[in-house]
Amino acid sequence: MADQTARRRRQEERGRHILAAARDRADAQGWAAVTTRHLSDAIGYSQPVLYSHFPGGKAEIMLAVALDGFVELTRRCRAARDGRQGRSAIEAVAVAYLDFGGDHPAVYEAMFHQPIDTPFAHDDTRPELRAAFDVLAETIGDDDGTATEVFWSALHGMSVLERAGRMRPEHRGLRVSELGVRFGPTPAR
Amino acid sequence: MADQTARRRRQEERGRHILAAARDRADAQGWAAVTTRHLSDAIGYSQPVLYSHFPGGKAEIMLAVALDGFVELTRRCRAARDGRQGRSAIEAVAVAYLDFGGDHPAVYEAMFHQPIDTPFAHDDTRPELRAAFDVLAETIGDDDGTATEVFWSALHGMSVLERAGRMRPEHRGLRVSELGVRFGPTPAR
DNA sequence: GGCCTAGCTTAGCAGTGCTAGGAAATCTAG
DNA sequence: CTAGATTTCCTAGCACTGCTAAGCTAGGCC
Repeated sequence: MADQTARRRRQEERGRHILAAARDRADAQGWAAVTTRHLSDAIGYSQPVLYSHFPGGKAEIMLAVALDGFVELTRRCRAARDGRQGRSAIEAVAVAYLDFGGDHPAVYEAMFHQPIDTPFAHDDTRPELRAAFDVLAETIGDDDGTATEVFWSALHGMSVLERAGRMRPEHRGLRVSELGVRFGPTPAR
Repeated sequence: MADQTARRRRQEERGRHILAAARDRADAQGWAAVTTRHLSDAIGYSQPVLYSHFPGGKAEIMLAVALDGFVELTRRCRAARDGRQGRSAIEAVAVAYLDFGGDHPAVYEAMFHQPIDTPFAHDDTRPELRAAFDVLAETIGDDDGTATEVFWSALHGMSVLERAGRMRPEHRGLRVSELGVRFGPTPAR
């Protein structure tokens, strides 16, 4: 009985180990460098063990990394917004969002390159995604969802294009305040 | 002499053949389905022939497809904007941009997933990219480049997220007019 | 004729994700 | 403590990938 739970715990531990190894390697060298052989080496077991944890193979591992990523992204954005309002909140969230993409490029890639069904602004969306969407919606004070979709688009596009070397790095600050202006409350009304 | 040019022409013809085969297959089944074996089958030659045209292999082929894509995207956006101004122009360009991504998902992916050095708003950028950037800058009446970078970010993010199934498809029109509002000239001033 | 140079193909390498089959370790009884 | 059952794991290998070295074969040139 006690062994049962101990075994289960070790299994879960190993599952997390796999995900951590995949995430770290991917962030450092890209997803192409994350091979089943390397991954199994990293955890000290042979390849088939990976499939007992993630029957879907590499794709399922990437998906799991992606979902964890949404949780972390949400946490960071929420913390950044804490206590702020209006443009200040928008800019803080934007910076937090972009920083996350910079810190974990491969995790970010998995989060959006993977098809994870359902739109963000939907009722039956994975809770991890829904939570992330809600933070953005609250930040720009949108209850319909359309403005949030556009805001998210801008953030996502900027994140990707920054890392693809398509944006001028030294203009990051200008872009962020531009976001604050375009999506913030109109000052005179 | 005549043979020389005739041979050269056939070579170029075959090069275009390769690119067309790669583009079509990729748009239909994704880049993973574009293998050197299939590609060489499609053009009726063996694999090494591909490398005489594109020494860089698959990566160089994707890059060539991407650059062609920028030309086509620019053409479409310019045509859409033709004769329009302000919000109307922005919305028309946005629709053209998003439609391009929908029509050629894999080409679009190659255009942005590939690292093609240099930012858009730079002097020594590949002319294909620079031209595309300029169309967007003109559309929103930006001469600094920052607003254009943000506008492009929004378009790019929206394009990607639409195809990843993260945006509500039926709200496409709303998102486009939202773009017009956020990036258009302020009506009252 | 003999030679040389393109243009092309065959065959193969090292690496990928993934899996069938059997070995080994562990648990469950008698 | 032993014997059987079950879980856990590894070895070996498949089909596929991008890519390349080596050689074959046709054409032009002396």
